[in-house]
This record gives sequence, structure tokens and C-alpha cells, in this order.
Amino acid sequence: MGVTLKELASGLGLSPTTVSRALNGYPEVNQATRQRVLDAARTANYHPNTRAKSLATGQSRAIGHIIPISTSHEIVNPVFADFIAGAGEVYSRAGYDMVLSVVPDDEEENAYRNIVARGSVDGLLVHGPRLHDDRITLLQDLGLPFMVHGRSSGVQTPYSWLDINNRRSFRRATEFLLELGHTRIALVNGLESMDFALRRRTGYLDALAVAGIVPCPDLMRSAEMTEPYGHQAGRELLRLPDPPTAFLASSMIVAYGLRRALTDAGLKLGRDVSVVTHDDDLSYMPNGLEVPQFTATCSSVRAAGRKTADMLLSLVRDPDQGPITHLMETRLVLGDSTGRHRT
Amino acid sequence: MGVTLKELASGLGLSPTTVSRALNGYPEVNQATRQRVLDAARTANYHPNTRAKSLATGQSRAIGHIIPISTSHEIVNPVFADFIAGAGEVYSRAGYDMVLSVVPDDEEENAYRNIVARGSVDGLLVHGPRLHDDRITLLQDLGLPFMVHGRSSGVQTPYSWLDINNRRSFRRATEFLLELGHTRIALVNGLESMDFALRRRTGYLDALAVAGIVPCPDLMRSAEMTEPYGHQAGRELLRLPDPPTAFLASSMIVAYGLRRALTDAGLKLGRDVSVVTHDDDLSYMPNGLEVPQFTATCSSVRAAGRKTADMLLSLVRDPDQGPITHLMETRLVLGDSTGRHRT
DNA sequence: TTGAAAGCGCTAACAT
DNA sequence: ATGTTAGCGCTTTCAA
Repeated sequence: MGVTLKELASGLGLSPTTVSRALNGYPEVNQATRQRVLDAARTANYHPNTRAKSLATGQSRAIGHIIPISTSHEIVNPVFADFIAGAGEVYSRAGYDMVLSVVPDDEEENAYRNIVARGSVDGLLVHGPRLHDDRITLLQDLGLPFMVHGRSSGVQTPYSWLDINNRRSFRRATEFLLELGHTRIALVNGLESMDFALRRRTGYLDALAVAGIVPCPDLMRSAEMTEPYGHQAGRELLRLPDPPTAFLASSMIVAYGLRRALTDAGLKLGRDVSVVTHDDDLSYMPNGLEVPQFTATCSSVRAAGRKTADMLLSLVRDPDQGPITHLMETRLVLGDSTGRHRT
Repeated sequence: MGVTLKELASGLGLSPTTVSRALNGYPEVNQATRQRVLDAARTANYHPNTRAKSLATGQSRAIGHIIPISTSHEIVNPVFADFIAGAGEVYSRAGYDMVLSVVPDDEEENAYRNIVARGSVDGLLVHGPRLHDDRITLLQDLGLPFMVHGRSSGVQTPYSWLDINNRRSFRRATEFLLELGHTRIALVNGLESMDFALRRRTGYLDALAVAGIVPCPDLMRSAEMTEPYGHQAGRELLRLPDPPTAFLASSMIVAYGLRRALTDAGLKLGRDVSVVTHDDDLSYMPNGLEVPQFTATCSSVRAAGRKTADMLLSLVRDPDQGPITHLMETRLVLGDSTGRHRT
């Protein structure tokens, strides 16, 4: 262990109270005393014990993130990592800890209740909201400040969230493919039980409707976003009697699989067929594709993590300010091997 | 907040001590009393305050993971997510919290010191060890139990680690390509300042040496493992006067980029050129490749996370047991579109 | 401007 | 088998 406040105080011939006040920036401390205390703390490498502090103040100075892992499949959404990294930066700077709970998705409610009752965090961040998400109403009841990364269409009462404009991104991506003359456009989407995936489909359907095209169910796929899924979807779509000439992939990793299926079939991307990808993170975007390449980005997931953490901390500091929300617009980045792009 | 132990006790007409003992499974409690307490705790939805508990016991029941993020590039290694998920499962089950600290890589030492001094964790997990890693000797000095995911070749004193046998994997992968008749084999490796990457290169060189082949510096690449890097490396390697006929990629994501470069160049995988990939996690492995496909796996990163967490908890419970280590052997999974594989 | 005393919620001797 | 007391390291009235 390190030095305690008491030890530091007795070493200086002061009371723990004064030392505490000096360290925490209370105004009523003598300048000279404060300086002495600060110096002593530094040389003694003093760090306050977090647990004692939070027991005394009633604040834990920690934020909880609950990562639901499905019991059925082993994949963790890779954007989590970047998002968490962004949020973590903000917490560190603000002197907050980040507590991660990995919870099987059939025990989520319990996990939330526990974490609140144990008082180990001052706020919570909800990941991967579904269409109807009980977690949100649960947290509203529990009264702990929380933010949602994404939205839940089924929840009517207001809550705090940050989301990217998925619907708009996908409408614009579809419009782009329509402009290129495509009429049979496949949507290789994520799991449509997730709110974001439904919004993406809605955007896709919006654009088709405006163009007067009746959506074809065969052209719409939905599953967990993995490379093998993209590959299989691509193969199956190409086997259709009237195969699509363009593909809209819901994530870069899905596009990789799709690309494999298309090139395996001897198709040349950008000549025989167009692929457009959506991903939140530029860092996954391959450059120099010969495909028209679309990336809807909120200038990286990392930044979204930062912004969400900022908002949550503000909520923790002032819980009475009411729900706060932020909708991030996406950029369109269309590129090919010549480096063209448009926004 | 929830109910406190004191409230629970006075409600039952018992002393807090007895209630504490009943709840924590001490043997000297009357069966009937224990049952009464347990029931009351359940109906009152009682959960002990973590901070108070850890202040009293001196144990925080939390494990820290420090994620170094480089200030120069924005990428978080995607295997972190899976590893963390596996570790998190174990912690949850054992009643431990997981605290994640995201730290700029130039402030790591400070971060470690702080976290130890503040006493917020009982143990630490070190990610991404470099060849010479000061963190390890630092932690040895600080005396907090810790595990390393990977090893650091430069550190001589014993410490606890879990690693996969990178050298052996890459030796076997290279041998496989040599058996196929290739003599110019490119190594598209990760950053060789990382310990794992150096071990992989060593394995590659081992196999070449046995075959009597002089390694060609032009054929060895090293960088952060991303898709664009794989792509660029592929393009550049193909432009060589005497280009490689086989490629060894250090991760699946690099292989994706490589594949793009090769197909763009009009090469047919498995006919004109062979690609072999290494990745810790099968879930990234595309099925049905027409390429001989190699995956060295410790049956998923997730499992490695679980195992490492198990070991760390055992270390936390009994710090005197001395360093424990575990070397995971890899499986070779060679597949093509017909589903063939060998181990 | 400083200190003494009480208390945050829990556990752990030391009684009984 | 149960209760009393003290204390973990810090903050926070209240008093001086």
C-alpha cells in the first residue's frame, strides 16, 4: 500500500482535516500550508484510497459499461473496442474509473440491478440497444444516470442517448447506387433485432420508395455482421434467378466477405457489380478499392465514445438537467482506386 | 441507494455482525437465523456496498486491465475485445469487477503507479508486451499480483504469463508452404517491436534455415496489422523483380488486405499463389476459401482470456505460490473450398 | 486558518 | 450462537 492521509498529516504536524482540505483545493487553507502539503504529498507519492474516498463522499467516481455477450455466439462487436477506448480516454482525464461488466444476455436485468445496488458506479452506459429494450425503462426506475449508445425505437419515455444517423446514411447510400443506374440492390444488414439495423433498413426502403422501386424480400439479408456471413450472403444472392447488381453492406467486415464471394464468382467490382459499405470507423476502410466505396462515419467510433462519455459525465455531475441527446451526422466517403470521393 | 446491513439487522432484531456472518457463510451461525437473514436480504433486495466491504477487508475484489493506446495511431487491436470478454466472464462469476484503464502509451508507468497506490484493484493484467517491457519489472517492484498476456523476451526475472506458441505456429505454417514447393515466401508480420511478432518471425526463419533457404529482407514486412497495410504490402511485394509465390499473414485482417491486392492483380488464390494466415481467433476465419488457409488458434482468444483471468485470480488468492505460466499450443486448420483441413 | 469528532457501510477481533 | 467494540481511510460538520 501507499501512504495514508493520516500518516502524511502526522508527518507534517497537521491534522488530517487540514491536509484533506489542502489536497482537495478548499479555499480556506493557508497558501504556505497548502504548498507544504502538496510538496509532501508529491514526494511521499501519496494517492488517496479510492474506496475510502468514495465511502466518505458517497460517490464512486466510476462509470459502468455493461457488455452483453450472447450465449449463442462468441463474437464481440469489434466497434466496442474503439468506442470503449474513446470513452476510457475521457474517464481517465476526468479521474474516473471505467468498470466493465461482461454479462450473458439472459442475465442483464439482474446485472443492472446488482450494479446499482452495490453502488459501485455513478453512471452507466448502455450498449447495443434493441428495438424494445427493457434495460432503459429499468434504469429509469433505478434512477442512476445513464446514456445509451444508440436508440431504442420502442421506448417512448425520454432518455439520454448518442446515435449516428443510420437512416439517413443508408438512404443516401442507396440513392447513390440508384443514381448509378442500379435497380436491384441487395441489403446485407446486421441483426434486425438491433435498433441500428432496423433504422438502416428503413433508410434503404425510403430511397427505394422515392425511386418507385418495390423492395424485393430476397434481396434483404440480416444476421450478425461477420466475414463468413458476408461471403455466404453474397454467394446466395448471386445464385438468385435475377441477381442483384449492387450491394449495400452494413459493415466493413461484411463487405470483406461479400467481396470474396463476388471475386470468387469472377465478377469485377466496379465493372460488373457495385458494393457500398457502411461502417462507423474509417480505420477499417481499405483504401484504393476499385469499388465505389461508401463510409458513413461519425469521424470514427472512437470520437463517438469520447462524446458519449463526456455527456454521461455531465449527467453524473448534474442529474437534474434532464435527458440530453446527440445525433451525429455521417459523412459520405466514396472512393475508388483513383482516390475520388464525395461528401 | 439500497438497504444497508444495519437497517437489515435492526429490522430483524439482530446485530449487524450476525447478519454479516450469516450472509458471508460463516459456520457459527444458527441455521434458522441464517435462513431468516437470507430471506430478509432477498426480499429487501439487499446488496452489500462494495466500497465499504473492500475498505473493511482491504481487498477491492477488482482486477485492472490497462489498455495502452498509442498516441500516434488510433487502432485498438481487435483481439482485445474478445480477450476482455473471456476474462470478464470469469471475473463476473468469481464476483470480481473489471476496471479498464485506457492510457496513452507515454504515460503507462504513471498509470501503473497510480492504480497501485490508489488500491483500487487486487491484481493487474498486462496487455501487448514489448520485447523489453519496463512494465513488468515495475510491477514486480510494486508487488501487486499480475499476469502478462504474452511474454517479454527481454525480461529475465520470472513472472506469470499466458502465451500462445507463436514461434512454433509460424514455423509449421512456413514448413507447410515449403512442402507445397514454394521457395519465395513473404512474411507480412505485425509490429516487430511487439514480442509476439518477433517470435513469429523467428519461427518463420527457423523453417527457412532448416530448408537451407537464405531469407530475403525484401520479403519481410512489419507494421500495425490492418487491412490497408495488408493491401499495400501485397501490392509492393508483387512489384518486386522476383515476387513471392506464397504469403504468410500475421492476422486475418492483414490477409483480407493481401487477398484484395492479389485478386486485383488478377492472380487466383490457390492456383497462382498461396496465402496462409495466422490468427488467434477462429471467428475471423473465412470459410470456403480457395486458398490453403492456416489458422493457429488457441481455440479462440476468448478462451485465452478466460484462462488468463483464472490464473490471475488464483494468483490474487495466493500471492505466495510464485510465478505461474501457460503456453498454449496452436492448432493448424488448413481449409479450402472443399472443407479439407489438417491438424 | 486549523482541529476534534463523528460517520460513510462493512468486517473482525474479542467478548459472552 | 450472538453481541460489543474498534477500525479500514477519507470527508465533513461543528467548534475554536
